[in-house]
Amino acid sequence: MRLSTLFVPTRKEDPADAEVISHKLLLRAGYIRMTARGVYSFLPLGWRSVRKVEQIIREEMDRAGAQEVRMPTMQPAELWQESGRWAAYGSDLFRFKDRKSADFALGPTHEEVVTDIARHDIASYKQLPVMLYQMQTKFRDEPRPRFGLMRGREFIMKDAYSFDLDEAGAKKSYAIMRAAYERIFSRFGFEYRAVEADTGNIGGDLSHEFQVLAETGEDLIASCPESGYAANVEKAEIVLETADRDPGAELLDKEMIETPKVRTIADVCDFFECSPTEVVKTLIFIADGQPVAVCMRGDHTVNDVKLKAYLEEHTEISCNELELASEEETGKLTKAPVGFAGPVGLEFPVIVDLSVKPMVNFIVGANKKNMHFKNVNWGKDFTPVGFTDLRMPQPGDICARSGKPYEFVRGIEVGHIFYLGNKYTKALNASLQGEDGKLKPMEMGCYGIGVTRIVAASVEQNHDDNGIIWPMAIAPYHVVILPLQMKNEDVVKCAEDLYAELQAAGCEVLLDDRDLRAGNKFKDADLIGIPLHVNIGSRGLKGGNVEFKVRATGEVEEIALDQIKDHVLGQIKAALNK
RNA sequence: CGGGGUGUGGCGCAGUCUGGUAGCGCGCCAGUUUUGGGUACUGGAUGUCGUAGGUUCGAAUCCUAUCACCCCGACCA
Repeated sequence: MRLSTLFVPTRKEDPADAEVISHKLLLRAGYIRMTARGVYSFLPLGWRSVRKVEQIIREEMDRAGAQEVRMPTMQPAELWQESGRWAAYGSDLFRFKDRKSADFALGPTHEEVVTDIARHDIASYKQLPVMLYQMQTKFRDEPRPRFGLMRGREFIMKDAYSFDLDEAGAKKSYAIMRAAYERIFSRFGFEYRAVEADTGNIGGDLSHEFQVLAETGEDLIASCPESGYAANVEKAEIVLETADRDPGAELLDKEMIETPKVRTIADVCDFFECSPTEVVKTLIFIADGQPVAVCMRGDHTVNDVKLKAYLEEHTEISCNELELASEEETGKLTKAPVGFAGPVGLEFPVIVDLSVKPMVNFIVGANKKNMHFKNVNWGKDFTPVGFTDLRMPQPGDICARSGKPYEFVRGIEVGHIFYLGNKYTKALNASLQGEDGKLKPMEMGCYGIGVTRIVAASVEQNHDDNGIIWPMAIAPYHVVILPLQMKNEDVVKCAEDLYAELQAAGCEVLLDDRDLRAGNKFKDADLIGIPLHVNIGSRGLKGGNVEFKVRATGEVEEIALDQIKDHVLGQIKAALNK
């Protein structure tokens, strides 16, 4: 392709409304443009990279025995009502009506549709396992799309679904997919971790996330260098506080103290000249409309995944949706502005984190404006409905497997695999007879990869001050030829010849035939991140040489004109086979 | 949804406080110049100042409403 005709609107300056590096560079380098909030158009280079990503995934899915299909973007409400998710999915689901007022959704995921296909057309266990996948545009009306391609409302996902007769078969399918995922993310050249994860709304009880390590990642991963165990912090198992309250401790009488404008834990610590570990914070949650208070040590954060699990397993409180109470709700429920909530005198259940259990004479909000209590003790001043582990692991926490401290790193979730069990096959009645003649719902797994997110994640992990540095596998073109003096006929001819030769050899090559100064060409070539550059200038040509530059390292080599073609082809081949 | 911020030629911004002829840099067009890390110069085109109301002799500027985008939080296979 000639740069004189390629539509690549590059910009010198960072766009004003982009924050993270991948968003800035993909805009600047002319890969994407925003069409609406969280909705992007892919320009020619961007679309080529997307298709590269799709192709690698496709190859590995096929190799794993999955078969490509294409399910519809628009899905009838009936299927979602059958699975129960029409109500449960909430406002993330884009909904619309057809001309007859029938309800539809733009698919955020395809468990319902694929299960519908499976129940009609998988007739016997002898056909199993069946693994289907697709490349699909997904729609999720995210409350907060951000960071360009990282979290959009419309994005491309590869989603795969496996059907097996029993758990053993499903777990085998899961293992096959997991191995395929490892190959895929290696081929993209990612530094990544497969981590244990919470299964969230999609259900099931076995799940791994594939996290590309990057500081801008939205997820926090706890990993143990000792045991090799790694998990999303929401899921990471830590050594729990087991200490009980010292039976000999003197439980003082609580005392109300006026604490004007003392709202945050930091304020409280300043005011009382104490450490956050001596303060108990009280958070008000709403579980399906019902208030619940949670007491945590001042330096800890609530893990709502754990809270939800506890409520479901150990209380009568139903908890399809769990959210932190709004400022207004908190105000009503505690009869005090936010910042003064405490467990004393609340008329709804109070659940206490295990690490509060050994604490005595601690400080809490008094549920009264500008007031805190000191010397509060559980059992004496309030009665918890239970103690349980509710906290998010944090630096200093110990891995439950090795007894060594966790390391914490940030990650971008680019893939997520789930063993689903029969959640959907049961709801949609996708059952088969086994060898024993008994009818049972099939066992399912689902496996996602964020295709467009991978493009962003790759830029996050591979860039420098001059722009993007694509790994060969994702680069829209492998090599760019830069004739440095367009007025010099020898230079132009040499560039044209090499361009033709490389094209003939099947190479994905760009020729910067624009009548621009060398500096402009260098800047653009660096910005758009083509892995290999061939600079052809009058200077080198006198000695029969051209320059070969590797974008990633910046290394420049003089190569004889008659060897450059083979050199380029060899480098590309080596990079792709890595 | 709560909090904060920003909307001014294609892009990046100043001007708004204190109302009085809409500016700068980049880009674009024409030309000269230069030619291996975003050349220099000359000339030129491009704006209902996000939108709608209001106040005023007069509004980018003040007031009200509304929309869009960005950030933090809530949320999130």
